[in-house]
Amino acid sequence: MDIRSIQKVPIFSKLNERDSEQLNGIIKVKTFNKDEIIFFDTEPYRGFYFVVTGLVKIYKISKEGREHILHLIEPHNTFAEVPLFENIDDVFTNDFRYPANSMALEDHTTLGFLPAHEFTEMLKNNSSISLKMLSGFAKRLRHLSRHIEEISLKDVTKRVAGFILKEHKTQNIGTTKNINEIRLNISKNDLASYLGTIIETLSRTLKKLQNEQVITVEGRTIIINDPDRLKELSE
Amino acid sequence: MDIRSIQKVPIFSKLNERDSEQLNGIIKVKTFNKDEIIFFDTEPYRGFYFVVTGLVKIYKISKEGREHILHLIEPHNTFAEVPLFENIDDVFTNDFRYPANSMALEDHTTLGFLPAHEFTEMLKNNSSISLKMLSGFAKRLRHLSRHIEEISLKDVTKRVAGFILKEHKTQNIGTTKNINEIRLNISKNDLASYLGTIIETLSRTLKKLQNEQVITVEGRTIIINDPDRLKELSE
DNA sequence: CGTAACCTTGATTAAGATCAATTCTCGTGG
DNA sequence: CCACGAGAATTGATCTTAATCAAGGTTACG
Repeated sequence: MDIRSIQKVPIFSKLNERDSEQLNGIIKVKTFNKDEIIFFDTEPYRGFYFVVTGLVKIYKISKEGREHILHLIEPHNTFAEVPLFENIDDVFTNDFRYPANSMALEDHTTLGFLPAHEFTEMLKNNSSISLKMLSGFAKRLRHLSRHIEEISLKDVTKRVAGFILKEHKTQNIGTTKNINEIRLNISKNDLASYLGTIIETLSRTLKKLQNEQVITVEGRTIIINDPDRLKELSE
Repeated sequence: MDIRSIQKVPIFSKLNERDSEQLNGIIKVKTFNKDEIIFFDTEPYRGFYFVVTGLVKIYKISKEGREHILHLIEPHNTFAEVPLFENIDDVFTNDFRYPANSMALEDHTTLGFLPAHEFTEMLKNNSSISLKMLSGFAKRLRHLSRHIEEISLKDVTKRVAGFILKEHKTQNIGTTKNINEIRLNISKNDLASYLGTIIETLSRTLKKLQNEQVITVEGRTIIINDPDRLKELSE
């Protein structure tokens, strides 16, 4: 794997030449097409991943078959590292499983895979990695707390409005001119699942916002007509 | 503070004499009565806490005033450490806030408080602490994922059944004989808020389970009459 | 024994899920 | 270039769950 792809992963940034090379020796590259499963939550834990290109969803499924997306993982981010640390002594003795299911959402999704035991060995000599992982975990904890707040305290309209605003913010990072539109990189179905609802309800909610002239929906593009009102609606 | 209270906190266990003493010098003891606020989510971040005795809730409140409890923190556990690591370089420059609200649920709730900057200094010379914190964060991430799964994919009956079973399991750790009852250490109101519902709905749900002879509710004691059925109901 | 906090119960409402039927969109092959 | 078909999205009608509103009952504790 190109060493620059590794260095773009926050927890591996600023590693010295030697460590980067060692890491590169551990990493296995895996490629998935759209809708291919990366792991199930029933599988024994083998190691964690980072996204090089493409998009990955982490999700749970209820007995009745309803899906809820916990995370969408974009390039340079890791996933499934949590079990590594849950009970650091017996990851290997106990039959640890993956905490959720994982699926590629785009064709040619390329991942780096780090086997648990090799990586754990490397950690021992690299306390800088664990500090960066702490930072990564902290961000994720914050994200999950917000997520709970959203789905437990806000109705679907607020969640949709909030999502559009958040997405607008992140998509405009680095750009100077403020384009008032966002582009969804996931299907409406996946978006609904991420927002803790179903596609019909999402569709109706977008329609309602459109009727109120707050946004305009054109396929996977959403134009924000009235940012202030959208902010009000998201609370 | 009694040094043994410190050593019972997982992230501080197995520290040597010198480090424990140093830590003890940093810790400020604070005591709260029932319903007293420990911090609001609007407050600038100053540091984190651990519970010595008592009980603490971490919660969010919606604009409409509805509350949702994210965590209940029991003795020996830490809370509000997350912001320490979110952006490790600028905890102090940026105006970081506490991630949620926090309130004592019992009289004489005693907490240890660790100011952010003193603790961060100490971390630099103690990589063993950061590994233990990683483990603590991992557990909490797992907990929050489950929580999301619960409230987004399960109805109230399943959540209540699941809660009773989980509580029964944890309350029976260490005991040999298997007592078929649990004792709530929080009000029904708080339990409802923790389960993502309201007290009326919780009351009805417990009544329903009682009518079906699955449990018997006597104030804050719940007797499990039919564990198998309860498990079925929780899925 | 009085009162406040806590809890239960009932009636009603509202949000969103479910079920069902179209319609739209876009890639593929003729 | 068009027609077809499959998957994605929309729309409508109905149903279910749980929230809300309101009133009354229980418990604990000074």
